Amino acid sequence: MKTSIKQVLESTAFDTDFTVNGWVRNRRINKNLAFISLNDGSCAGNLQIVVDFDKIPEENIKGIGTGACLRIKGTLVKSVGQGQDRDIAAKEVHIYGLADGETYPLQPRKHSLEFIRENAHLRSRTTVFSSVFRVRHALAYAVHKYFNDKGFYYINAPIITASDAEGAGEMFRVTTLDLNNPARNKEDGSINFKEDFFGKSTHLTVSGQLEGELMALGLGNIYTFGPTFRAENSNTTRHLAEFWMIEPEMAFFELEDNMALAEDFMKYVIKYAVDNCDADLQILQERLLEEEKAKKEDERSPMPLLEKLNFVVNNDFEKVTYTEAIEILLNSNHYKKKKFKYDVKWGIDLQSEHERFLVEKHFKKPVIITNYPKDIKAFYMKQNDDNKTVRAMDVLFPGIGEIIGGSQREEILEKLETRMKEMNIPTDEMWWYLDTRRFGTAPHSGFGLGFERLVLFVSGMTNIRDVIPFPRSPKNADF
RNA sequence: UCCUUUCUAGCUCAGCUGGUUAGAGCACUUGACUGUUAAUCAGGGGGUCCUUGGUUCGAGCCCAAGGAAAGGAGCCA
Repeated sequence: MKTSIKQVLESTAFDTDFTVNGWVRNRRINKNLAFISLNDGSCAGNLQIVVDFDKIPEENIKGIGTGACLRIKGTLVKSVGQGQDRDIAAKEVHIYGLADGETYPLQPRKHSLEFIRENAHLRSRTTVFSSVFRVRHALAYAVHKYFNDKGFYYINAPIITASDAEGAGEMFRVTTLDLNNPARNKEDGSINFKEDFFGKSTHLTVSGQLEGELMALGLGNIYTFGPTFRAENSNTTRHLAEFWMIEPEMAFFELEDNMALAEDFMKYVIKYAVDNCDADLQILQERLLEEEKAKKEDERSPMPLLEKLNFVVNNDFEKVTYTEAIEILLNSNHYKKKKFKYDVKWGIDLQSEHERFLVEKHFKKPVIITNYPKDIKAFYMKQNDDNKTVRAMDVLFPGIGEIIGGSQREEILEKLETRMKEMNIPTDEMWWYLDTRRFGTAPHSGFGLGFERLVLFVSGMTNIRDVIPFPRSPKNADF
């Protein structure tokens, strides 16, 4: 087994020999000595290798620059220099591969995020992105651990679906038909999907929720954690065409239980990252501070990254109904001074500026808004007795906006069917979904969390394309 | 998709009112240097000025169309 640089940096076994592998982050060559900062991705820190030319000829490290991959055998010693407590005094340097400095894009200096994004295949070699991806891993692990420990079952919803009735957004078509010469219906010349692979029109999933409901109404508590796809032409720092969504679904859960779970869950996974990714979060906190220096003072975050994360973990989320939220907006000085671009009145869908005001200016903490007007929400949400609102909840986070959307589901067959007809959703195609209400229906609730938005919040990154290894967005499917 | 801004060396950027051979720092390369920390110092190589078309004696700079990127908005997770 190899020894990781993380193990060497944590070891107390001085004067013993180690063999480490890694990529050169930087190197400084003097007449008699060379210093190599080596990183293998096991942790944020670099290990300094000291090459003494009395012991290893200078020719042996010829051509080693940023990006080269090495295997080093050497002795762990206390560092004589200032910047670190330990070095490896090299006994043997093996070069796996050089990286030609004329053409290797990365340098031992600060690169713009934009530049690194355009070289996404090399992002894992950089300080900031390797930290982001270690944090991403920790969060994914925490998600599974949380649900497992609570007795939830992990369910894989299908990625290819025939259901196009969910209405969650534009979809990517899946087909094996020849695009240049597709099978057509004789009558009207339209595409004949009976000839397609599945014998019907299919798409990539936009949500695993409906399948999750089927599973929950039998298994009790389940969650999905998988890729979802939206063919929306969204060019923002918060949207991806391919993203990972976590969707728990619980039988015998009312909206209040759903809210409590969402809050507890968010606090748990954020705390897990804080407890397990300190070095990486320190790096990301520094990065964010650096980025915010360029901003105007009133646009900067009120607290540093780690303080913000601890604040979320240690404070209760604010809970208001949609109706109360509208009142708060209407009574705000911001509204009276006509600073909102979009008008506020009961019935509107809250705009980003409204959500930001509530979260960042008014409450200054995460907010859960409930009981939205039924006309701006999906067909499956449970209708309240007032006949105007549904048992929906959105969790809003500072800097991110909506991070979770969820609801109690309508479990009464007649009410659900009526609502589907009102919203032009074909009830016959959705017979399998309606069967859950037809046979042994039960109250149930669930929510969806965009995993990248969670990583965005915890890492303090500002563009969602920087928290997924290989981002898919309009005009971009490289790498 | 809409609005605003941007596109010059591998990277970050400068480039005057349209005028000779387009510059700097870093990176790379050669050399110097007794432990460096984005090492330092000295020399050298490196350009499809996003693309296409136009105006002009002359375009990196002006005009038009297109492309891409960033930020904001919409849609949402």
